[in-house]
Amino acid sequence: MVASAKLLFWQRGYEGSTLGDLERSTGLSRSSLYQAYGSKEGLFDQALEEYIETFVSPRLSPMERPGAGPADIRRFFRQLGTLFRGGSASRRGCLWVNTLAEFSGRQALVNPRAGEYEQRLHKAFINALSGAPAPSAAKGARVESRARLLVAATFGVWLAVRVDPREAALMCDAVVAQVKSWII
Amino acid sequence: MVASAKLLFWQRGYEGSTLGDLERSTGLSRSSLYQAYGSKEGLFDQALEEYIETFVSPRLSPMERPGAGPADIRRFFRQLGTLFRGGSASRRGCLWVNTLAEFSGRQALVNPRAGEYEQRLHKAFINALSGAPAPSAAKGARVESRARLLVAATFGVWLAVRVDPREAALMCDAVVAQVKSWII
DNA sequence: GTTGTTATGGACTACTCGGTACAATACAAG
DNA sequence: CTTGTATTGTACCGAGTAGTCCATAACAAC
Repeated sequence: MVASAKLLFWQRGYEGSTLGDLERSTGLSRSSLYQAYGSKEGLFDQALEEYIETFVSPRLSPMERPGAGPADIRRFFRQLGTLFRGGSASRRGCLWVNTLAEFSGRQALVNPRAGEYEQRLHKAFINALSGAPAPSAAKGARVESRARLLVAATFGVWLAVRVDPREAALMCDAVVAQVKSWII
Repeated sequence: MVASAKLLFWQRGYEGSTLGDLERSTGLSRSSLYQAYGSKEGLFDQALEEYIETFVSPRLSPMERPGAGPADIRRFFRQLGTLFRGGSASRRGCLWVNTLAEFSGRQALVNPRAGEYEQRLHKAFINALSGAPAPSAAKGARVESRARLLVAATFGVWLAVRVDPREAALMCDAVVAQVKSWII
């Protein structure tokens, strides 16, 4: 049920998904939806949570492991690249990034969770970057800087894929090349 | 008139700006707006055009000049950084990027112009990157790759600024540092 | 079968949206 | 002042929105 709603929110956005659509997509009637989730926003929260659990976390966790290294970052972006190249499903982008873009200007809903994604990405990249040669104290600033560049690139890639998936895939390649050049 | 509408679209988005808001912000009545611009979409087009002319082009043109170099890229991102650090106006982000995010999933309106921004950025970065040491033919691929990374970073930075301007400013610093490292 | 409880469908409310129609206005020309 | 022509304010329209209400339906326990 929540998975179908997730799909709908994913490709049409929050405001773009009407209750009629949600009824149709989930198969539940309006009263059932309100009985189960309280509001459209409540359903969206559940859908976003499910999305993070099933789509985001599996891709991020390799970089969040204790022994992670730059190879995991390269794998992350290579994975995104192949995702973008295969199928038109990638035009939906990333539900979390889409949500960020849809609501960041306005109030509530995601604002508490808005910065969460940014922070999680940042920490993951830092973890995977410092695992590489030796996390020297002086190089800490450089790691932070590179992590921020990667966060920006991730955001940008997820935005670009909704405009032109092929170009976004090339962007992923570019990130991979850059990360590779950091190692040597 | 169109400038006030631009401001409104900029901070509230297209769907978030109602005709009532537009009347209030421009001072014109509904009939006058429809007399002058034909539709809400027509007004938006004009506003976006004005935005590109007054906000985007001045920042991009140094990198689009024939003699442009990586220093212009650093200046570009340093300029964004200081913009993000000063004032809360930066929370609006970039009207063009916002528009991209708002409509990329759906039909019409910007789809013809959607990829335009991406291409313009890409070309500008390529121009400024190849001007640096010597545009060797073999290094052309590397220039393309780096330009794509910069496009992704630009998108990401403009998205991030709407969530957390301070963090976005640090991202700009990170891009500047990376570009600087390419020179040496 | 008869209850008590929960889930469900569908009509309905109150509201907002972009867009239009039209009458009143402002204003120029003579 | 009297026309003819734009321009404007306002009331209105139809469509679409999230959310509510209530009578029915399904189903459990006994």
